[in-house]
Amino acid sequence: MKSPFACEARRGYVRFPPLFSSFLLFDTVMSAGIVQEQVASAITDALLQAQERGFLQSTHFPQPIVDFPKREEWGDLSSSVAMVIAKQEKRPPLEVAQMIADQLRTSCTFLEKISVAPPGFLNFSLQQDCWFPVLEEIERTGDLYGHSKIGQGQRVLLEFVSANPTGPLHMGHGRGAALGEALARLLRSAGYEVDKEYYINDAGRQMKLLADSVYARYLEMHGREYSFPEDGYHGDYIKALAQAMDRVKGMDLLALNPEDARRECGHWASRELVRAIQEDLAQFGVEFETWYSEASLFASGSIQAALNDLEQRDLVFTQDDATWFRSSRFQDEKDRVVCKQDGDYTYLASDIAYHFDKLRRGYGWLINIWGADHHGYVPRMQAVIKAFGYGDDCLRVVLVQMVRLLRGGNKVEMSKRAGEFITLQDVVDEVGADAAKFFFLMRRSDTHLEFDLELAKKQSNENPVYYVQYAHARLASLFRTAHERGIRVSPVGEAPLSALVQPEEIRLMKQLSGFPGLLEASAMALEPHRITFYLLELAGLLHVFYYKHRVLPPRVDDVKEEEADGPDHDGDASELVRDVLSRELTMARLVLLQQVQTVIKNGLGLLGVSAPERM
RNA sequence: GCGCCUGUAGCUCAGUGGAUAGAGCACUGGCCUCCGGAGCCAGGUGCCGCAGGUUCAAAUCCUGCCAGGCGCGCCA
Repeated sequence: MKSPFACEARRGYVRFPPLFSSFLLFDTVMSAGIVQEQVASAITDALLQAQERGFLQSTHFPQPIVDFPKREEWGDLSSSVAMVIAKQEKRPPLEVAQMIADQLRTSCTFLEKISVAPPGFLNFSLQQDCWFPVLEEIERTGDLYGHSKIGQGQRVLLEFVSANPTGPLHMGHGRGAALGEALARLLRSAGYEVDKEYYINDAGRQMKLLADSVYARYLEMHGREYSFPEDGYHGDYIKALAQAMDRVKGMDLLALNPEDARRECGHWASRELVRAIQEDLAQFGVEFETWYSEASLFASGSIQAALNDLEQRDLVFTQDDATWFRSSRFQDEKDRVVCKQDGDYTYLASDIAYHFDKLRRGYGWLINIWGADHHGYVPRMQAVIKAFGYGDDCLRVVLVQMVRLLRGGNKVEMSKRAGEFITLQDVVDEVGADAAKFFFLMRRSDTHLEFDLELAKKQSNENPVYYVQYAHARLASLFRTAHERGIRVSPVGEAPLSALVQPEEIRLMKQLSGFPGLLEASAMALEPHRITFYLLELAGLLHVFYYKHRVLPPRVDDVKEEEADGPDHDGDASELVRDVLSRELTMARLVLLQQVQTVIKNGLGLLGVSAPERM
């Protein structure tokens, strides 16, 4: 197989000529697949040559952006570079584009057609074999196709879910969990070293309420007088906890004084609930490296230590019998209390100590995933980071909006007060972890999400999860059949790829080539939902291809039947199978589809969704 | 009152400086002798909430307004 840049592809990322690399490397986050990079590199060469010949005045050029054009008839790839540099050249964009096109025509051989379109686009048609290195790249890198090193091994602490251990996880937590898991995988794929952490809010008022609630139920069980706390937790799980406690402790608690008994109940309940949360998350396919206890911050004196640190720099002061953090020095709208008049710390005090600890553990980048109702808290937290001497880009807070649960288009009413709500576990039981995750990741995190249980369960093409998973299973089935018939899938390098000329085949290769760029962009934007959209597109392209073209030759029996039927029976159905299915074509298509399957699998893997061999 | 988020096709949502703004669903009608029909094809919709501004270029950036959601605690 011959290809204009097969050898670069084998080395991995295309290198720029050393001569030019010095100015190409700043302000660039090199993205995109090898084909886009190749074209970008050719444009850069052309710009420099044009400059040498006096056609361009500029001494510095931006990294040319090479994209897929919105319409296929405009070409395979396009660039807006002429419009970008038109200003510094003080010439009309069309003229600059024309000049670059002329230069490229003389210097670049693999661009089949270069055209210029208003207001200044450069459009390129590539020789079909330009896409073949993509297939080699996928085969060579396998599970790692699309991964990059832009993170340069930087350590990231990704904190998410972090629900109070006062009850089971609900849908909102599920969305956060799916997002966090996907982000961790995505950032790892981009070369970051990510740790996932769950911050257990096992201190403070909520825990006290939990303890009181369980204790009240315990007393109730034993027919004692009890007072259920105002704002206490009413769910049935509280009674279940009291009963479980009773099974272990029996009447023991009745002998204790109420204060100790309450404390005992609180410890017991929070431990049990944390364990239940861990189980729910494990079943959902979300695991954490660390479970960090808020209470441990109190026990170790970390809170006082962190506040002392700030106080030494006059960032903490006392007023009206309370202790304050000078967050207004760091663009927060006012100062905030960290220690109340009654001597208790506020939750901000714990968060100060917690985030101080995160930074001291050597993480260069902190990401917190929070419910959107906490957005007012963000400036305060940024102030904390800045107070410890770090830049505000050091902490990124991703806000997750609410989930509206539907069943067949009708809203599912939930009342937390009455203890009637659908938990994450309920949803996972009903629709499965894969569907739940995929649905959570189908929308940008800062928009409301409608989650229809009926749709998520449906085994039809209306259900996006199945649409993508089916594509993978369908290919798996194809390879099984090929194997049964003794048809081997050859390595890419040995396949007759030049047989791939159909538009549906080229489209697949183009889509595959865009995967690395997609991953980098999604990672930098912290937006895994882009991957779901990409996968839906890729699956769609596959299904179209698969409907229109055959891969394996008909069985011998079928051929005989066809011959028996005579040549004139094929009317309109013939266009579906009219390719002359040579041995080469079968081989080439198998190789192509193998890479499609790899990318679907990789993409689903980043979402934490399985890629089934059978469905 | 102040702040943040959202406003794009009937519905749910992509698109966040580039060309004629897209997809799925819903609706209608087609397509299985054949590698998985859990699939495919064909039909048409938009003052991109409104009004200004910046730009060669705005759904995208800035300002103001309107609507919805959420915050604004010595609660978490």
